[in-house]
Amino acid sequence: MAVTIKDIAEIAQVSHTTVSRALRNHPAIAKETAARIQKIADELGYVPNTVARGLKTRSSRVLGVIVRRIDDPFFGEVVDGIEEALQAEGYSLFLAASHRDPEREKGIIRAMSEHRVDGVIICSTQIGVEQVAQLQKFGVPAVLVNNQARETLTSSVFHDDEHGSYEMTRYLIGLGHTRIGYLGNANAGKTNEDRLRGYQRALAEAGLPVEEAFIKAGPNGLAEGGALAMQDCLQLAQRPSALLCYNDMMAIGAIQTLQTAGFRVPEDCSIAGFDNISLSAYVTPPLTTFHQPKKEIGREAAQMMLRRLQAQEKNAAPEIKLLRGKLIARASTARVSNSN
Amino acid sequence: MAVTIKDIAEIAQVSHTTVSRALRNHPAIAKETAARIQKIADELGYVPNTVARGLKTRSSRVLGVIVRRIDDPFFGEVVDGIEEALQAEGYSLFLAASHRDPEREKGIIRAMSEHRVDGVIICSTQIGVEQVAQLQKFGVPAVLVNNQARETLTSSVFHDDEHGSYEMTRYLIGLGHTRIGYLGNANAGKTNEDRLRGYQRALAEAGLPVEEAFIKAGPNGLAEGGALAMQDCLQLAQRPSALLCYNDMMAIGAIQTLQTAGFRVPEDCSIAGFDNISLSAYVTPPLTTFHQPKKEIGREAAQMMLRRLQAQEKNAAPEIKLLRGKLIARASTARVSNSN
DNA sequence: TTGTACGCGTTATCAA
DNA sequence: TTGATAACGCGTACAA
Repeated sequence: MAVTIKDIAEIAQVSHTTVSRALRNHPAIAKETAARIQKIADELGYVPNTVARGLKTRSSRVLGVIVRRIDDPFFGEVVDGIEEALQAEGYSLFLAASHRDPEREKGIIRAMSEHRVDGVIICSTQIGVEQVAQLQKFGVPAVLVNNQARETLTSSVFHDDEHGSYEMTRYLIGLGHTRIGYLGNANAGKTNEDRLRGYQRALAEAGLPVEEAFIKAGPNGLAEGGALAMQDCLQLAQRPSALLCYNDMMAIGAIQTLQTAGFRVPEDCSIAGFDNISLSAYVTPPLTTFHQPKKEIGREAAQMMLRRLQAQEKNAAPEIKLLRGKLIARASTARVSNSN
Repeated sequence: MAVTIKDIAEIAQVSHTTVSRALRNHPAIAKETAARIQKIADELGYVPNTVARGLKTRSSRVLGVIVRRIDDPFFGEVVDGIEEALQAEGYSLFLAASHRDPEREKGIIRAMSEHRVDGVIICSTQIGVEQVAQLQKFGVPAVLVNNQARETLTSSVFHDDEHGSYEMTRYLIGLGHTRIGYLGNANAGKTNEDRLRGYQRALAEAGLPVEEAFIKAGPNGLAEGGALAMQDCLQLAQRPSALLCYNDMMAIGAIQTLQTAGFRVPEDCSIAGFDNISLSAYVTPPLTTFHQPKKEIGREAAQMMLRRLQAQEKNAAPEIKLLRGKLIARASTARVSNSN
């Protein structure tokens, strides 16, 4: 049976109230009393019961984090950043995977509410809106990361996707490409739109036409989705000489499809990814991509949540933070060749 | 303020005891009373407080999971399996990353003890032994996954690494290779030893000599470690025609080094990885590797823990489970060629 | 079938 | 500077 402050109180011949105070450095406790109690606590191997404390203080010092999958190459790093920031502040982390299943999401929100988490960080869900409402009804603050919904009614952290694809498109233009395509993800919402917009803006600014035929979309953001979109692309009579992909996995799928069809990357077609997942440096050819500062995004989300918890005013205006990444040039893109 | 069973009791004109029972389908409650109370609870949006419940029942229905890094390609999948099994049983999951820092590990163990988790699953640490002792002192059961320590004093789940590398080596022998090397990881303990042993056993059984010169080791299990070990290998006058690597990341590093040095994989040298991390299918050439059933390992660890929690006898003998994976043949290995 | 009274381990209020 | 007492929300032995 675990040691409690009452056990310590008995040995120290004081009240358990005094023990409670001594262990938390309450100012109104004599130094020597505190030291004596502290010593006894150490000897007994006392470990405070945060469950009981939470019941009284109405704060658990636990934050919930919801992701789609735990082994997601993107959000894995984000969660790493979250965890780092929370651990530094003495918070613990409940992690749960929704697997894009609304029922499961509900169950998770429910479980987290029952455990009285102090807040929830939701990483990229479509249906975040509804869940956030559920949480708000219960007074649990939420912070969203790269949320797909169009409206933004809660504190959120986003990567500046439009800026990213704008920069990437300019880079490809700088390499002499004029026929540049975009391989999107039909299953993503806001993110895909933002990336498409940045691409279009860069083309327009450079005086290049936005060819509708060069804008394709795969059914998902996996290698498979990239492969399908690429197959679509190969049907074109006049093909683009460079392609900007929704993300790295799609770029990898696109490259495989190209190579299988007998094309060389980047000689016959330049391919650019997005996100800079760690895998992207190890494929052949290594992927040119746009680095999202994933750990930083996670840290920022965690800190935003902690700030919210500090602020007493419950209904502060939602805070929105936009972070920018940087372009990483590798070998999957090259200057346009004559044959192109 | 959250709704409590007392609020419900007042409205339903019963005692909070009755509410408590009604909400948990206690047999000794009249059906209609239960239904009435349930309805009120729903209308009020009652969410039980598991913190208070845990204080009374001395069980939190929360399990702790410790990994080195959250975005680890291997343990990410293991945790996915753990989470799936726990979610199904209504358990929640505390996740923390140790980053191989003993101080941090201590802090994590401490935090988990304070939160009164029902058990802890530790994924691959060197110093697990000490932490397990700390937990046991506190009566918190632990389950280890692919633990690196040699002694096994707690319930553990392992992948049968010796079997894996034995199978892989036999596969290479079957392709006609006779000069087969092993690129190990000097930083791993038991796992590296087991894989080395399987390799040696397969060679011995086939009547092939175990050349000490063909056994190299990198300083870590990353691409960098594989690259360094490979550089070492390239110095040899007589080189192996096939290499078994400690894991996939080292194999990738080895391949890059070979390719940079002007060798072709698999024509000039076959390379085999281990683990089958998702990345391994996307590199060029796609990696022949040994698949560890990562999700299954996670599920098994979770279920083992749940069984332990069910069993009332605290000091049951530690349970040990060995899971086997399967060989995945891809394009990084080939039949030995004449020039070799 | 339902209710009373108490305890889980901690913090907070008030009084000494 | 310290202590007695109540409270947090829930579960349960015992009584009715």
